Amino acid sequence: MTYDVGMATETRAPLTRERIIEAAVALADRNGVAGLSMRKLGAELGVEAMSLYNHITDKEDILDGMIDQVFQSIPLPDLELDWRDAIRQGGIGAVEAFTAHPWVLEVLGSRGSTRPAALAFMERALAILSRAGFSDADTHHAWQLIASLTIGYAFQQITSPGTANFDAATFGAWLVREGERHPSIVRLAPLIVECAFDQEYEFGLDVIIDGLEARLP
Amino acid sequence: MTYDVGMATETRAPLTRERIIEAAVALADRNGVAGLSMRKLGAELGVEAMSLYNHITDKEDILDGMIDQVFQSIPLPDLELDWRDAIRQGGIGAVEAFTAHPWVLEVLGSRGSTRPAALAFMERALAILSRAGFSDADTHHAWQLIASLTIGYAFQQITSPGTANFDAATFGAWLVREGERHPSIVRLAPLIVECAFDQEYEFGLDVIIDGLEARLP
DNA sequence: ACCTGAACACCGTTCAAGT
DNA sequence: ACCTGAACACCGTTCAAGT
Repeated sequence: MTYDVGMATETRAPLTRERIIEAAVALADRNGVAGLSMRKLGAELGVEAMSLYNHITDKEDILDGMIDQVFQSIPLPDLELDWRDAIRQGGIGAVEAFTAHPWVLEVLGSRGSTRPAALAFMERALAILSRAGFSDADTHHAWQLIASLTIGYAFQQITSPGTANFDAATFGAWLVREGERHPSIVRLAPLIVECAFDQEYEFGLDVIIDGLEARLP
Repeated sequence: MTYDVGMATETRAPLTRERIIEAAVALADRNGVAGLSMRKLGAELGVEAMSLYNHITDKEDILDGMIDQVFQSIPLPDLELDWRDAIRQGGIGAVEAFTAHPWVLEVLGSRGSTRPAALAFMERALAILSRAGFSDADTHHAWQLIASLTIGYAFQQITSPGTANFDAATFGAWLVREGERHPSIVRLAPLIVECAFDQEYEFGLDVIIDGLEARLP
């Protein structure tokens, strides 16, 4: 949709809402949302912070756009697929998007999203469940359950050992001081540290899918 | 643990780490974490912002303390209970704490917690599952599953319609514009808006507990 | 030992002024 | 129409100075 004359576009492409949001996502991926400021974002785009306000209304507007872009990046599962496969595909795509952009749940937690991409994703999930034969009430239960599981696993993953959000020093000190009184954590520590979240998610999703299937008429 | 002479303690009790964190929780409950600043927190305690640094090291230190206080407020389920009841009790307590302090997941999402109360809660959950007869590997799977579900439901609840995080105006405008193309959302809207999250959580938890039980030796 | 005022390097945002 | 510099009201944090 953008014209590209094929030269020198990297030095000064025209500023647009889209370019601003793309740059904001890239900056947040690198530095976290806490490191995303209007001034830094401007610098990233070769412009003063104040110029951004010609294309967006607010920093909040940027955050909403960033969330929407992440949801847009999740492939919508095919309606023709078996519902179990479709749900698995959608869920795995969502977890991938949420963990690829570890700031997104943090931002979502303080704003939610009523933007088009998030709602389109929800629409697809509800449609898949309805077509599978669930009643409206059960479709709603199933959506809440699957969405919660998906958000929860992604949340666990972005704060797990090995990520920037995990404070290994504090945990190590605690382990030395309190290990004796917390034998289960000590015993399971290797499993916790080497947790393969993708497999955990699929394990959990299968438990849920089996449980839901039993409710189909 | 604190002496109380029974008079005038409300005007100028001695500043302590504990009092600072309590005031910070109260302030965040009222205004969200975004509205929690060192200057406002000082004012709340009748003191300049800089005085706080005599008792805490950082704003981050305060945030860690706040998270820990929320986890401390969750009753640890009794080890002697049937494991299903114990898990239900712990999970429901966690959801209550996370929704009573809607900022806590937001903060947790950017920091995790390796503090005593969160770890003590995890220890109890692992111990309950181990005593129920799960192998170490299954105890770990079950923990990840239950913790994810719990965090996810609380997350959904704090961003649901009717909360401060839900942008009803944007949603309404979208509905008018896009409703036609999103029939499932339109049809299920009443269920979504009037969602009873407590019941949803217990529904989901039961699906999971049943699924896990089938794996017991 | 604890509190404070002034200061520093940052924020988001407005607005008049430039082109 | 878009960009900018200066300014405003905020941030977290440091540090020398007070008691």
